[in-house]
Amino acid sequence: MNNSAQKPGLRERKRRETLQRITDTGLKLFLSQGYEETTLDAIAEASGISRRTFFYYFKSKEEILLAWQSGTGAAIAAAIQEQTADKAPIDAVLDAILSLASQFDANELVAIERLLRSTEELRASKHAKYVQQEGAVFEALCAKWPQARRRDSLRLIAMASMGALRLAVDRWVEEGTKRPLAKHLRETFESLKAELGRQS
Amino acid sequence: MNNSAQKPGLRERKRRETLQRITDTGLKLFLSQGYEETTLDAIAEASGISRRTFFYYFKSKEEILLAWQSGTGAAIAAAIQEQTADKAPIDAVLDAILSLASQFDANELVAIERLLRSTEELRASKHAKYVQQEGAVFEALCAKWPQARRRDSLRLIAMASMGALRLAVDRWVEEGTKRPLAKHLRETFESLKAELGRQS
DNA sequence: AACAATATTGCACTCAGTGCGAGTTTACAA
DNA sequence: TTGTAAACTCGCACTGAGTGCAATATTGTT
Repeated sequence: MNNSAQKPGLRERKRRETLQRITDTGLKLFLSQGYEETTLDAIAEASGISRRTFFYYFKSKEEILLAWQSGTGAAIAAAIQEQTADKAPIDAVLDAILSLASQFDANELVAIERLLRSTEELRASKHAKYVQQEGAVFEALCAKWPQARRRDSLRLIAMASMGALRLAVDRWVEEGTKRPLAKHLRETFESLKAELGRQS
Repeated sequence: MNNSAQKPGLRERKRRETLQRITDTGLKLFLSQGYEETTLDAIAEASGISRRTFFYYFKSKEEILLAWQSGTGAAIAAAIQEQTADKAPIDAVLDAILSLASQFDANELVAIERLLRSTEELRASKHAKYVQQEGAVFEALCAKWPQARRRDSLRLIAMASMGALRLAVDRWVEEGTKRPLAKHLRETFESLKAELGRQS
């Protein structure tokens, strides 16, 4: 019954607002007090909802942070689809990532990235996220190059690409985000391509 | 009285025994009841220790499982050091892994591997472990080939190797461990090398 | 207005993990 | 042998994440 075409819907609007309010205040509190030091009670209260309601929107505390980059895997996959098919897969991935990179707020991203390094639990979640994205990239590549003689090739490219992405973000954050992320991405992918085209 | 050369030590022996008893009974309970369904109280009681003492040996529940492959990162690094320097880095990593693979009990390994897939938390920890191992491999490679013109090359090899390891283990487990892990490792590394030597 | 679906909340509960402190066992040396 | 420091064990009380349940409120539909 509900046409997903056009319907702002009061309910849906409220939902998005609440969702946004939780992630906003959650991030703010994490940044000011630290992740583990911030309780769900504090987040719920600051968000104007009950503790119980929080779990209606998120299924865990760490999801607040992961939500910021929630659609990333699918977004990269979609961006890959939009790339022209004449370029090499590895370039398609890079260009797809670059096309998304501009949409993110750098300060926000680096803040989240730093939080994700603050505890073992969050670090682990971050890496799991990369693996999930690797899977999404791999499928997107398979969809775009279905005739690829060896899917292993695309699997490798997906792995290496996500590795490069991880490396680029790491360096970007460690360097204090002086140079733009896009620069790091280009550099890292450049040397990746150089190594890929070399005989070991 | 005690020779300073070798000291079994009653204390140290007890410690190892207790450690082993906890991991053994923990694994057994996880396998029979599931990871989340097994409480620390149950593990402690079955291990003949108090709940509080458990936390003297492990700092979290998941550490019981991670302990089984605790030294893996360092072990791979050490095995890389022992490889002859005439082979390519990627082959050194493969051979290092192969030299270790035989030391593990296949049934035990696959059981643990399956448990590590059973919950999101454990999956994340597993991936974090791979990243940690990647770092260890990278450092080992840097130590063995210090003159490498580009460290990026070794970084890539470390990333790709661990990716191949992950892939090989995945397929091995998914195939129901019919063929030996070494076979999968060789195959996966083989196609990895083939792709590395190809112009994208 | 009636009715269904979705959203909000409180309460009580389980369980992982920590801080503290007291008691026990082992190592080691006077 | 005895004393003692260090390592180990344990109980207790506590915090905080996450869940099940069931009651109430809000929104969408007819």
